[in-house]
Amino acid sequence: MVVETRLFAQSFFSGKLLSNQPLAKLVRRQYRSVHCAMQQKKSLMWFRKGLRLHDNPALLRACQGASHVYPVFVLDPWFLAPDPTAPSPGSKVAGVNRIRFLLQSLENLDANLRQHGSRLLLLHGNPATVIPALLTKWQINELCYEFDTEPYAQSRDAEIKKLASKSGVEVFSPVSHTLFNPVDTIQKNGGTAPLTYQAFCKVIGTPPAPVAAPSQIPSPSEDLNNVEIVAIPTLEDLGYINLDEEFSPHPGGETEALRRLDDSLADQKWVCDFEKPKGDPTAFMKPATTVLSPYLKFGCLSCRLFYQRLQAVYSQSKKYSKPPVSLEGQLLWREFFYTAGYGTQNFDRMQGNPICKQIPWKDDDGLLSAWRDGRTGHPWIDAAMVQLRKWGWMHHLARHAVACYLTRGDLFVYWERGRDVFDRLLIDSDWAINNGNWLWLSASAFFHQYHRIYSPVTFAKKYDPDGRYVKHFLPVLKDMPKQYIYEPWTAPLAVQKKANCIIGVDYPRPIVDHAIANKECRERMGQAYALSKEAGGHPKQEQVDELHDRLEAQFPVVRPESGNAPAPPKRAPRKAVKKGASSPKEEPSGKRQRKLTDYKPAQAKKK
DNA sequence: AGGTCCGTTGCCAAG
DNA sequence: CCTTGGCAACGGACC
Repeated sequence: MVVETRLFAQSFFSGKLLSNQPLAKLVRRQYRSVHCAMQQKKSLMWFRKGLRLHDNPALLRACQGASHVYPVFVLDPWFLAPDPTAPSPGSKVAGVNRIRFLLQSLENLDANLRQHGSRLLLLHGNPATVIPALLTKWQINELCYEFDTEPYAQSRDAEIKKLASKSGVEVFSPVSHTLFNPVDTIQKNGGTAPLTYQAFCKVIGTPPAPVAAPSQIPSPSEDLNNVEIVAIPTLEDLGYINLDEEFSPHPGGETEALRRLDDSLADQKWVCDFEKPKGDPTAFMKPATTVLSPYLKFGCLSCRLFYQRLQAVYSQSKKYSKPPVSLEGQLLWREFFYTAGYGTQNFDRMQGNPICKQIPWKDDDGLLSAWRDGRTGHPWIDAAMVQLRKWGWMHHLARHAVACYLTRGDLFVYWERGRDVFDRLLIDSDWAINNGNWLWLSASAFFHQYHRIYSPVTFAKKYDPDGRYVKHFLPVLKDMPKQYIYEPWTAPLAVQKKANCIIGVDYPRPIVDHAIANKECRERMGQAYALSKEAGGHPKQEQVDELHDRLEAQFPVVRPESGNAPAPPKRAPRKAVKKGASSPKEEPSGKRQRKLTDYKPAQAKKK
């Protein structure tokens, strides 16, 4: 009784609650929560990310004082259903590797729950309708789930929270996917997300320690009130058949995550010497990084545990690398992008994004699909894209190289198109980090030195002069002599014949001449930046469109008539709104310039 | 205001 | 093999 009065008094004097809610409702809610605490609550632990038992504050809370805990995951067909029109196996939004990673993670979560006498309850459907229905069916008192900052999750969770609260269900959604709460960081920084890493590091402080795993997990009731629970499907169950491609060598799950963490941290010298930019992007049998990113993305591994274990290793050593290049620095980059993503309007778009440079990119499906499908004719770029499709993973610097190539380096295609490809195919694709890095690489935000362009020829050669990486992922080039491996179009025809790889037949000619293309890209970037400056940082859409037309006239694109050239481009949608001010068919006045895409490289380079 | 320094990961030639 | 400096030259932070 004393407790009840105190709770009531608290609510009574916190004016905000009282002003919006009828008194009777308030009393009822307070009564119910006290009543339940005495009777032992029933909690629903809703898993989305955070697919783990360790350092899971939502799960811990769900177990505290509960008679029954219902661990639920909702399988959404939107994520899982095969899309036959997609360019590679998978659903509309996720490649088959990421789907597999999720299924493996769920299997492992179920197994780990079973070790505690519980189990994972799997349901089909849209969480927005499934979860509220379960609250009623199972007479749930408390709904627990991990806080998620993505816009899609934010709106979904807000809706469900509203429904839950309306029916008197307590909602507990702690921050445990990130080291820091982006809300706090933004507040500490004066209301906006820090735009430089240094500024970010100045405000964050020290992250909280992980919480303990629950000592016991009360099992769900035997009687599920006719709710249909489904078994964890296999890929075949979902309709993915005849998958004969090379698979991701990185299996999902908390157990594998913790094993990998132990593995990575066991080599103390490696951990203390780690400097991200020095890694070898062509190392694929033994990657140059931890490959813990997919486990962090799905929450099979807690970033707070990773951070704590990392500090333990550092404390054993007199000297160790520091952010931004160290392993700790990598965890902080993750936080940096989560904060920027949470604090920036339209973070995943160019238009309406206040931190994004407005650049007249091309909306060219031909160039995009050549890049996506690994037929640009630049073996390093194509091999990396094949690794992405087959494994769902590539080294950070390989991502840089292909992202630079698609956008400001060579093809000048919209970064959002490349972002979509990564988002679908990477097993670690993460909304904030993926968008943040595409903004970075396209020199749209955070990074602006657009003259620094990765060479599709020399960059990988530094690490892998023999072209082992290229030959593995592009077997068509496996017999190409190494001196031509990054530029096979320069091999004499006799050499091509001997290698069973005729350029233009068995493997494409390059779709652009890098030397010409990157010069043109820099010119385009320069004009876009100049326009931005002129317009006080925020040029109008019409001005950007106008610049687009001007640049298209300055650098007309003429397609080769035959060969492996990509399909002709579709007009950019935004051009449709424009009334025909300039015709794309018109040849520009003056002398005909050498074109970006009608490049015919020399057949032989004598050595 | 304007100058200076710096920024996770460029390229190339020279030493 | 490695490192170093020239190249060309951006925005943002800070004084």
